[in-house]
Amino acid sequence: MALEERRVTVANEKKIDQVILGLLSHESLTGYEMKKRIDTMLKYFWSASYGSIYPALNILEKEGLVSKCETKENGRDKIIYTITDEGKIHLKEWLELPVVKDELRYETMLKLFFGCEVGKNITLTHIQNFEDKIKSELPYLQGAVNTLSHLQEEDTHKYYMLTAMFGEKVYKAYLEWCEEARKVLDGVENE
Amino acid sequence: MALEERRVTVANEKKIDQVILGLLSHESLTGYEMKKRIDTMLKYFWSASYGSIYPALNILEKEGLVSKCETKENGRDKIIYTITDEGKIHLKEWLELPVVKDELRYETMLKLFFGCEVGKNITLTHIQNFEDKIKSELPYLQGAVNTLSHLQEEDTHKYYMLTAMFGEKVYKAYLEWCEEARKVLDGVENE
DNA sequence: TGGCTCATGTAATCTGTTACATGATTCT
DNA sequence: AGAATCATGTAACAGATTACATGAGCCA
Repeated sequence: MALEERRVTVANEKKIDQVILGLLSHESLTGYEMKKRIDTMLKYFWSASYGSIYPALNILEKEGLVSKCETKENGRDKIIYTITDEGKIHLKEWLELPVVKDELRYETMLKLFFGCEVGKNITLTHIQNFEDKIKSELPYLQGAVNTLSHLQEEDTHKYYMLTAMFGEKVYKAYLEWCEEARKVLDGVENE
Repeated sequence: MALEERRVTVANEKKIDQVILGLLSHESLTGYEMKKRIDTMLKYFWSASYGSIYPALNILEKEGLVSKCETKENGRDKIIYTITDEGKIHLKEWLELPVVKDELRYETMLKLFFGCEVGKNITLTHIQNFEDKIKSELPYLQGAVNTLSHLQEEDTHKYYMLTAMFGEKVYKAYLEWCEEARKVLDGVENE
C-alpha cells in the first residue's frame, strides 16, 4: 500500500467544544465567565483551563457555531459569545449520540492500590485528604440541590439538578467508603 | 529577558510510569499482562492503552527503574519486566507525595447537564445506558470484594480490597441516582 | 500603593489514544 | 481452516495543561 493512501481516521471528539456550546445554549457568556461556570457548576464531573477555552472559542467562531460581540462593560473590555443556529444544531447532534466513555482517573485510588509499598499510615493520610476535600465541597452541592428543587419553573434547572444530585449522592458514598476503609486498615500493620 | 533564559518548568507526572511500577511491585509481568491487570483490577478508576504502556516500559528500562528478561513461554516470545531497587524507591517517593488531583470526566453528566436542548427521552436513554453498564460491571466488583475479604493473609490484598470496596460503594450510589433521576424527569415534559 | 479580581490570550510541551502493523499460538 | 487470543510495537495526532505575558479596574 502506498504511503499516501494510508487512511488516518483518528476520532475527533473535542469535548471542550460541546462544553462551550452547552454553556452558551443556556446564556451568552465571555470566556472568563465560562471558566467560572465550569469551576462551580460542572466541577464535580468536568474541568477545563483557559488554555483550552480561548483557542476553542476562536475556532468555533470561525466555523460559525458561535458569534462574538466585543463590548465594554464597567470600563472593561469583554468578548461576549452567543451560540448560533448552526451551533445549536451541532450541539443537539452531539447530545443525541450515545456516550462514548466516562473517563475516571482517581489518583487517590492508584495510591491506595499500591499502598502496601509504603504502609498504613501514609495510606490513612491519603484517605484523610480525600475525605477533607469531599467534606468541604459537599455543602455547596447540597445547597445547589436544595435551591434547584425549589425552582420549579424552568426545565433547564431540572437538568442541572440531576447532575447536582449525582454529585451529592456520589460524594456521600465517598464519605461512607472513607469510614469503612479505615476499619479495614485497622487490621493491617504499618509496613 | 533573553529567550534562552526563559525557564520551562512543566510538571512531569507521567502516571503510566507509576502504574507500571506499582503493578511490578506486586509481581513481574509482561506489557500485555499489565494491560490485562489494568483492564480488570484498575478498571473502575484507571485506564491505559498499549500505546502508552510499551513506550513507557522502554524508557523505564533505560532509566534503570525496571529490568527486562526476554524469554520464550509455550513457544511464545515474551518480555518479562521486573522492578529494580531504584524503581521501588521511585515508586515509594511518589506514593508518599500527596494526591495532586483526581480527574473525572463523566461524559454522561455533560450530556445530562445540557439535556434540556434535546429533551427528556434522549436524557432517559443516556441514563438507561449508564445504568446498564454499571449493572453489568457491579457483580464482578462484588465478587472481588467477597474473595478478597476471605484472603486474610497478604496485606497486598487488603489494599486492593479498599479500591474494590470503593468501586462497589460508588457503583451502588450510581444505581440509586439512576432511580431518583428518573423520578425527577417524571415532572418534565419532553422538549 | 499594593494586591486581588476581571479579562484575554499564546507557546511549549506533556501525556495519552487511535489506528496501523506483524506474527505466533490456541481454540473450535 | 478460521477465529480469537497472545504478544509487541510505532506513527500520527488529539486534546489538554502549564507557565508566561499583558493590562485594566477595584478595594483596603
